[in-house]
Amino acid sequence: MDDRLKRSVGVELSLVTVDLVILTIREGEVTVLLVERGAEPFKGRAALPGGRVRSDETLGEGALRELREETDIDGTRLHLEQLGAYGDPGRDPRGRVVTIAYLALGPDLPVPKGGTDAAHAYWAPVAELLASPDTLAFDHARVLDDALERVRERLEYTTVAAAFCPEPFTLGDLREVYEVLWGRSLDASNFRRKVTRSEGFVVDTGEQRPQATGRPAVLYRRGPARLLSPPFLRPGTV
Amino acid sequence: MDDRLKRSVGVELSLVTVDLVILTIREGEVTVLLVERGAEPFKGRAALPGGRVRSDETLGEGALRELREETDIDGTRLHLEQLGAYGDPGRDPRGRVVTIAYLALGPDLPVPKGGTDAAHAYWAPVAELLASPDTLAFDHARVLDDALERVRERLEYTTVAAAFCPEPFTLGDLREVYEVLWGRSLDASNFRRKVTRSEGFVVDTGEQRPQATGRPAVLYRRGPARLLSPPFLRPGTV
DNA sequence: CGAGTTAAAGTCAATATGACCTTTAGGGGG
DNA sequence: CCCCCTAAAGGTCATATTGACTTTAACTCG
Repeated sequence: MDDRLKRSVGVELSLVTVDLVILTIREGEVTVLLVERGAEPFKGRAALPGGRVRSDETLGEGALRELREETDIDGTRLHLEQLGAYGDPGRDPRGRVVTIAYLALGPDLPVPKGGTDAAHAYWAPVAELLASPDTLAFDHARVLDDALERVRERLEYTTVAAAFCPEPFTLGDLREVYEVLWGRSLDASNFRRKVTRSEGFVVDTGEQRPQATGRPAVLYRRGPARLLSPPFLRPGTV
Repeated sequence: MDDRLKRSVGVELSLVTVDLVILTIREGEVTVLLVERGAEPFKGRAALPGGRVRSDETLGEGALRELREETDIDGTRLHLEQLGAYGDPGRDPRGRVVTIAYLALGPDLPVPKGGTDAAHAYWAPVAELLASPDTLAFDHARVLDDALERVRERLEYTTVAAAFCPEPFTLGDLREVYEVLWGRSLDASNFRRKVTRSEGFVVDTGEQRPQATGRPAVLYRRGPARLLSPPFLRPGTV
């Protein structure tokens, strides 16, 4: 840091971190990647992966670096967006720490392992975490809650649901993303109509995937469209 | 700041500020409240009002405090929401400074004046600022750009447009908010239908306001609804 | 082959939208 | 006082979208 900065502001400095809410869907549940904290405060507790931002990187770069270091995930293939800043005094017992939360969405990823920092990373179902918020360190339960609501909204207005599906995927796979995140079942026929008539949402590969039972499903890839217009509103919001 | 924090993190500390994008509509133009910077860096340049976050306040409280100190505006009656964090290295020549930008929306407010910090605050049309982005200090042109896009989107999905209108207001007043921010004219009749049939968007006061010319307009107040469902999509987005 | 299952496709009424037209209620000028 | 202008308010209609529902297709298993 520039010396002038330190002189000019005295003690009014803060620790700035990035935290990641990495969501995926596993076995019909929304799951988030957590790490077991190896240091105080909250040593041994579950927390969102994250860490200090370095002075020579952007916030987004810091998020990608922490993603790699703490979870051994290559974030370039994930959907990554800034969720917001959390800086309530008292959210960290060490003093003022402002964290910039990032939201990362991806298909069911290999559970990270190995001798790195990522050794203590694991997937946890969000439903249980939100039911007992004190499980998580800091204000991470609130961050997770905000992230979940953000994702649910994103499904309405964007095509980001496809980011949860390994390609190629069926429309049933895609529908499950909506159903799991919105917590309600959707009419398969209307869902199909909506998705296939939204230009650029999905692209037909021409291939099929045999199902365990029933008619084979056509396989799709993600299309170029990122916005969904008109949006696909959650039933019951009205 | 806690001594432990200072020891534990060494020099990896940042200055954290809040900046405010305060938007209103004046004479058919979107305008933003700017201040002339009184100190380096960018001394004398136009900038968004803002300043350091204190260690004993939340980010939102800091935003409200800066609003009061720098512009003498009582923010409790404004719509205030967090826009996002900006922390690119190099955005401040002093070193790493992370700013949390807040978006504030309100009716045409009295131009702040007097002997306070607010003496150098003034309204500026955003169109010109975005046309020559170097007018603004730091990365404030980008923040302003993001804020404007956020507002345009908010108009689609929320009832926040009413926050721009001093109460009571006419549907013509409200329509002007949309027209100015979206940069296009709307069909008055369809607009009326959409707003009046959206439950809780506006409430009829029973009063009327004579127009300069034409039939008097019914006066409304803001209703309790905050979300607009179904949304009011910008024409041409499709 | 027939039952069971899921994908895919079609039907239809209700709702929302965009474009456009008509009526209403004022003001100002002649 | 009457006519014209203006903007608000209200109505019409074709089209698009949605939700609920039915029908057909394609496969597996027994």
